[in-house]
Amino acid sequence: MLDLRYVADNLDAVSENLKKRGNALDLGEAAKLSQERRRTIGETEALKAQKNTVSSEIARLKREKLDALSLIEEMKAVADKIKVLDARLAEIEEQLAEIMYSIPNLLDASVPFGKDSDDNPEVRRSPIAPREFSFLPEAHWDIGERLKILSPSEGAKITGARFTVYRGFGARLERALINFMLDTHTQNGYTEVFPPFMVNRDSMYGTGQLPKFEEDMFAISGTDYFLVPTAEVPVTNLHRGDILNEADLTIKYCAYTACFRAEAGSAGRDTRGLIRQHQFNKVELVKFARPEDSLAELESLTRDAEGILEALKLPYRVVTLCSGDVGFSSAKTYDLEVYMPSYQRYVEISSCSTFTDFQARRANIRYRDSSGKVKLLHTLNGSGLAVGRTVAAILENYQNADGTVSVPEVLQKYMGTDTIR
RNA sequence: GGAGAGAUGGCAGAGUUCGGUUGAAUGCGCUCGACUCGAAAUCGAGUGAGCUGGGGACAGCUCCGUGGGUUCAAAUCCCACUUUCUCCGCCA
Repeated sequence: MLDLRYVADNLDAVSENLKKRGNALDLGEAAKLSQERRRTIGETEALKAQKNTVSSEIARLKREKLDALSLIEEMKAVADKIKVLDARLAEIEEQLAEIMYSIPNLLDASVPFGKDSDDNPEVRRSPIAPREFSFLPEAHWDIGERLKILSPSEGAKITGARFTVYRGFGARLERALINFMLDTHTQNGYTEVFPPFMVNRDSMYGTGQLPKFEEDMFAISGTDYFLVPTAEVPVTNLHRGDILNEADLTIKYCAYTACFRAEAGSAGRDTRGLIRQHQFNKVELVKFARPEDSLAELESLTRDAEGILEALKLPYRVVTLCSGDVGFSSAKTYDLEVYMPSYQRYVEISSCSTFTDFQARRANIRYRDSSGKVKLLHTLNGSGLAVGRTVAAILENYQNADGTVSVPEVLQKYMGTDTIR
């Protein structure tokens, strides 16, 4: 959520910035409501001040056993007026909230202009280039079925489409990656967190999944809980409502969770393999930073995520999301894309963003600076990494002519083998 | 799932019986100052957040788990919910 005051005072600059995302928004209504809100607050507060003064006068009269009846009668009318104005104010604030919740974050000045993912400029590439195969490489879904380590049909049988059962070394590889990633990140100063896989509505609002993206979420019927679409939600909300100490910033967390996404609107896309599942595993990095550190922290967070791909010796590249491709809550995003031979292109495996104070304002996450002032902080997060896609990338990039798959060196101790056959 | 007891400021903890001078006693913590060569102890002063108005000093409003209600007036009364603890039941 943006700062209402800032929006109302800088209508042109804000709509100019939002226009780069490709969706024109009319902020006039918000500005109008904001004015009406302030005016109504002024009116009610004057009445409330009067009521408070007279009420203590009534208290005094009562104590002195004097007659207060006429004042009480008078205040009845004032109380009624206040009730009406308060109801009107609640109405205004509800409308205002609806508008404010629907406005995306302002883009950082460094975000390049562009229409969609085709316009995302490349920042850098891994030292390792995509491999030249001396044989016809298989897609990971074919490798998975042939080696009997991935079973989409069993997933479909016990649950449905876009669910996969991992078996044997497939299951072991998934687990090895989770452990390897967490081990690496904790060594880099991230505190490991293992949160619930379900969160309440307030948490979903806090990080911006609600109210706009409810149809992408799985809700638990009979409760007001949602399955987490990413660990970002529970981990960021760890500090919802908190005032943190500046000395404790930057706070760095890493967390493994399963992630659940309805993938509404993705029918027909990536139907084979592990790329787009309703349930997948992910290790997430989350930071709480001072505003002045946020861009630098985004760089280091991106590097930390890249470290996993580097250690796994996978070919990848980093792109900056252009203005038309940046997510709703983000001010700036780097995507890490791993080369996927089956797609013959780079495929997103991590998304690293700074949300500036957008989530912090919604979730009310603040810190006290050295002068004692309370300020909103900045939240950041990035995948480090999406585990299922990493399995897919390893299977495809490490496949051998004889049909086996080599195990990346750093994973061998976790796997207990150097080859999946 | 059943019964009972709680939820108050950074923490501990009064106040809730009998609604009014309580944004909230007291203690601890923290900040600044005094004392000291320095520190501890001691003494003094200060120490929540948000919103509205104002250039500012400041003034007003709101907040005692959350949301409603009663009342001129609610931390205090009523209702619902959430959550913590204790006991019972059930259970990996």
